[in-house]
Formats: sequence, structure tokens, C-alpha cells
Amino acid sequence: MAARAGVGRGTVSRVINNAVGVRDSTRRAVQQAIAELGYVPNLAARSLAGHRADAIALVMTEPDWRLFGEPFFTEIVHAVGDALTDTPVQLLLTLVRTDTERRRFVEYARGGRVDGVLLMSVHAEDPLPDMLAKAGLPTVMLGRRSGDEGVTYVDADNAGGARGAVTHLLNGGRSTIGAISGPLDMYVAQCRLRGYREALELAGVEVRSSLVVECADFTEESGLRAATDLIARNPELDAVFAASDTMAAGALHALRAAGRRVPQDVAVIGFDDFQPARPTDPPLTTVRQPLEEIGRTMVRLLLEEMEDSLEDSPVAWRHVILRTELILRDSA
Amino acid sequence: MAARAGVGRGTVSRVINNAVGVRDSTRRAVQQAIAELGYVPNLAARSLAGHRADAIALVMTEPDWRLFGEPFFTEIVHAVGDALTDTPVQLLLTLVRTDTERRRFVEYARGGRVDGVLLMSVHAEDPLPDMLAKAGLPTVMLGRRSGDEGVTYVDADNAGGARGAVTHLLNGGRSTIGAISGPLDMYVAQCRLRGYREALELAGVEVRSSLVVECADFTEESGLRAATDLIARNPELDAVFAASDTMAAGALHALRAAGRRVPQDVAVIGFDDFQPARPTDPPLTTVRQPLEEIGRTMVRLLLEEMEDSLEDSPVAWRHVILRTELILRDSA
DNA sequence: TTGAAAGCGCTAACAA
DNA sequence: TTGTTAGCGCTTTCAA
Repeated sequence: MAARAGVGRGTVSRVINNAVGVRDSTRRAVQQAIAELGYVPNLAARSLAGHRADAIALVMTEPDWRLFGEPFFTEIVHAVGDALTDTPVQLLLTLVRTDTERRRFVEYARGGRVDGVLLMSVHAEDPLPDMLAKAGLPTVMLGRRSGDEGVTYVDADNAGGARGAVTHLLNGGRSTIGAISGPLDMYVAQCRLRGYREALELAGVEVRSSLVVECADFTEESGLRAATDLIARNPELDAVFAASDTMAAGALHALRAAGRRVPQDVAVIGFDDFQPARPTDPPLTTVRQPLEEIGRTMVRLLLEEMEDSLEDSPVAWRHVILRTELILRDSA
Repeated sequence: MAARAGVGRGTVSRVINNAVGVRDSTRRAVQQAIAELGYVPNLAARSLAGHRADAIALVMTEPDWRLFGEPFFTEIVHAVGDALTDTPVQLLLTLVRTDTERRRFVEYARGGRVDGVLLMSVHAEDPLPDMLAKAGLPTVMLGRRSGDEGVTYVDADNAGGARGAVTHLLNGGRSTIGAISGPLDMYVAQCRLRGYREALELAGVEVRSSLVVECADFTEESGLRAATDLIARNPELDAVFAASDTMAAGALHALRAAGRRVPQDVAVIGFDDFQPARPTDPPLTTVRQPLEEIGRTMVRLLLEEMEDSLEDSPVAWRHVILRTELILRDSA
């Protein structure tokens, strides 16, 4: 094509990738030719020759589609997009809801159409992370499926956040603190419950099993039932720590329905800082995950891993745990 | 590579693309070799040689990120994903929020990394559709920016939906019907207001300008203010048609605050069928867009256009307007 | 600083 | 039914 710019093919390539070692006059001549001929580089050819796609995928493995609209997802997507602003990397969001979609995506990624993969909300049984790792694709997960991941991940300090919340309750003079846990087959729920236990042990307070309720999910309804249960078994209950903000909202409603005043009689803290379906009164004190920072960090780790994989240097999984923040509101 | 399957390169290609005209035994031999060698096709090479990417992009051009979580978007994405299940086409969601992102995406698309583009929520001034059209990329828009689009689009019958809603109010014996319009620099708002007018004219009812309020946006707050205004100027008001469900919710609250009973004194209908932030009492009657069908139709049109563009047959923009549905609830 | 040439791994047309 | 071959349009050596 632009050999008609009066130069050779190689030089054109150099100009496009603005490599060093091109005389200024030549560069300008080529750029003019590009503009005149309306030249558009063929990215497939570039990928083939250059062994890179200049694109990464952000995969949502979430069969429950409603969650897609949550601030958790939208904020992460936003942060990831921002973190890529100064790079030539195109962000591709993809949905993996079914086996068909998983197969198709793995083929796409292994075929070299992306240079790396960001994974959100991976479930414990999902084979996708291991498939990607086996294919040698740089991969970074948001959250982890167990304490011992063979994949790079970024996670919030769930145990620490829970510990901080419960410590705050203890410092406030509360002593009979109930815990509403999420399903314990999820690592995130394990961590949050562990934080609760650690805080009590640290303060020398006995951990009573009658004060812990495990729920099947993180919903408001579960929180409501759990709190009703808790209060029936422990009339002296004076605080509740819930493993999610929605559960905490449910608990708060249950407590008030039972005649307890919040926070005078009983304090409530929830993990996460999303908006429950209906706002609570008083507003919930919550443990907030640093979503923007999580997104930024995921991108940074992925780009680093992409660079490493070019030089096939020794592989090392990096695990980053980001601090959470206690947002004080009137419920505690 | 798989010449070691005992066959030639061409045959391998045929097996992979399961083309006809390959003996069964040969096919099996190749497949076994593929499995043994863990062969993964290089998609960049395939794109280069085959002039297709087997991928399409669904672009969200929405600077106001909160909207991304709305049922409108999530349902469309869902429907588009479903419509692609039986194809080898990978769906790529991409965000175009800034000029940088727009430039990057156009380069990506024009470079041949996708075979077609689906556009959501395009604003009137957005140059993206025309850039893609000029590049000769098959493109389908959701909604339109004016009555005379030079791009294929799928839209809901906004005028017809509004007409049906207002006709329903007239049939119910209402005669003084207010209209709360969206910003009239948006085509969708123009259509909905036109439907309102047409219904009145069809029934021989005078269209009074004091009964029409134009708002700057589609929010609940705007609806509330508009209804307050409407009722002050027209004490005899007995029905309201709002250009969005959230506006209708705002109007409903305003009417009740003014002492009007809904629907006894005044009936309310809104366009769209999403959930307002807080549920209304009584529940809103609404005009629902067929989101699943819109998504399916967009995919169908895009795939057809992609096929056409291969055979560089004459270009023809297709415009599809899908019927809406009146969902009767207690407010009307 | 630049030109020339050798692939990258596949598809598709043509022979056999 | 299968093998052979000529590109697809770029990057990247290697010479000049």
C-alpha cells in the first residue's frame, strides 16, 4: 500500500508504531500518505505477526443476571475502564452464563484474541480460571474461591473488615453480639465469620454457637429470618454483625418488629456498602470494600503478568488483599 | 502441525470448520490428532485469511454510568446473548464513554476485530454511528436519533404506545388529560408526545397547550414538579400520561400530595415498565417495550447485514418498529 | 536511517 | 476426497 508514500513497507510499520529511528521528514511523508489514502491497519495481521491482541477481557460469570446491575459490578467495570485509559488496550466485557458460552469464550481467549483475562464473581465450582491458567493466559480474579488459589487475585480484607466491625461494637460497650453468616461453602463467608470470631477472642469474649446463624444466601429475607431466630434464642442480644448489607437491613427490620430500638437497644453493622432495596431507618453502618482500588489493582497486576508472559519468566501468582473501611452511620 | 495426522493442511482446515466432503475415517483421524496435540486454532490467522472475526460488539455509549444497571440495559444484553447461542459469534460488550474510548473502539472495529456493531442508547450528537457506517461496518442501532436515520435500527413504537395509553384513558371516561413530556430534543420524547396528540385528535378532543409540560429529563423529580404545575393550571385534570414510568411515579406522588385520589379522581399512565426507585401505591399502569424481542431483532438484522456485506450487495437500511404493550395496573 | 525479505498460521482455490 | 499452493497484511530481522 503505502510503498506509494515513496518508502518501504518496513518504514511504514515503524511510523505507525512510532518507533525510534525514523527521519522526521520521512515520518511526515508517511503520515500524509496514511491520511490521504485513508489507511486503516488490519488488526488481524498485526496480531498474527506481533503475537498480541491489544485487548483484554473482563468476564462476568454470573448466571443470576440481576446482580449485573449492582453497584459492585458497575463500579468495578468503571474502574477497570479508567485504568486502561492511557493504554492502547481495548476492554472487552463478556458474559459467561452457560457451558456453550464458556466453551466459546475459552476458544476465543486461547485463540489469542485477548492478551489477558479479568474474572469477576467466580463460583467455587467454576472451571474457567483453571482452564485459562492451563492455557497459559494471564489471568486475574476478583475475590478467591479458597484460601489457596493457584491464580493471581485481588480481594478485599474480609476477615479484617469483619474484625474491625465487631471490635467497634465491643468498644461501644456491646457484649452479646450475634453473627449472621453467609453460606459457609463460600470462602468470602468463611472469612467474614472468622473475623467475627477473632475480634471476640481478641477481646476475651466467649464465642457462643447460639449467637451464630448460617444462611443459605446473602439476601434481606435471610437476614430477617436469622435475626428473628437470634433474638428468640438470645433475648439479651445487644448487637448484630451481618455478612452483607442486605442481610443487615433484614435484621434491622426484624429487630424493630420485635420491639427493639436501633441503635439504643441493639446495634447493627453489615458488610458491603450497596443500597438495600428499601433504605433502612436508621441508616446502616457498613464495611465498605474499596471497589475503585480493586479495579485499578486488577488491571495493574494483569498488565504486569502480560509483560512477564512475553518474556516467559518464572510464573508467580500474586495475591493482593485490600483494606476495607468502616462507614459509621446511625445503626451502630 | 497436524500434517502429522497423516493428512494435508487443507484437510485439517476442513475438519475444523467441519466442511462437507471429508471421509469419516479421515475426519476421525484428524480429530484424534487435534486432541492428542492439544491443538488450538490461531484466530488471528483465521481472521486474516478468512476475512471475518466471528465476533460482534455491543456498544454502550452512556456517560451516565448508573443507567448501566437498569433493567433496560440488562434485559437487552441478556436477549442479545441468547440470540447468539446457536452461532459461533462471540459477543463483546464495550464501553464508549470518552473520546479516547471512542477512537480506540473505532480503530478496533475498523481493524476488523468485529464483524458488526450493535449500538445502545446513542445520543443525538454522537458521531459513532456515522463513523461506523462510513467505515462500511454492519451496524444496528437500538432506538433512533431522528425520523430519518441512515443506519439500520430497531425501535419500539413510541408514538403508537402513547396513543394506545391515551386512548385507554379516553375510553375510561377521562377527558382532561395532561401530558408530561421528556426533553423534546430527544426523538423518543417527540414520538411519545406525538402519540398523545394523535389520540386526542382521533377522539376529537382539543389539544390544549396548558395540558402539556416539557421536562428537562425523565426523572421522578421532574415528573413530580410537572404534575404539580399541571394540577395548578388545570384543577379539573382527571388523567396524566407521562413519558416515562419514573416521571409517572413522581406525578402520582404529587397528585396524592395535592389531595387527589388515584385512580378515582385522576388516572396515571407512564411509558416504560421499569421499577421506580420506590414502588408506587397504587401500582402504575405502564406501556412496556418488548425488550427481549428488540434484542433478538437487533441480532437478526445485524447477522443479515453481515451476510450482505460479504456479497457487497446493494446497501439498504432496515427500520423495524416493534409494538408496545399496555400493562394495566391499578393507577388507571 | 532505510529497504528487502522471511515468516506469523490460517483459508480457499486449484489440481490431482 | 485429498494434497498443494498462493496469499491475507503486518512485524521484524538482516543488510545496506
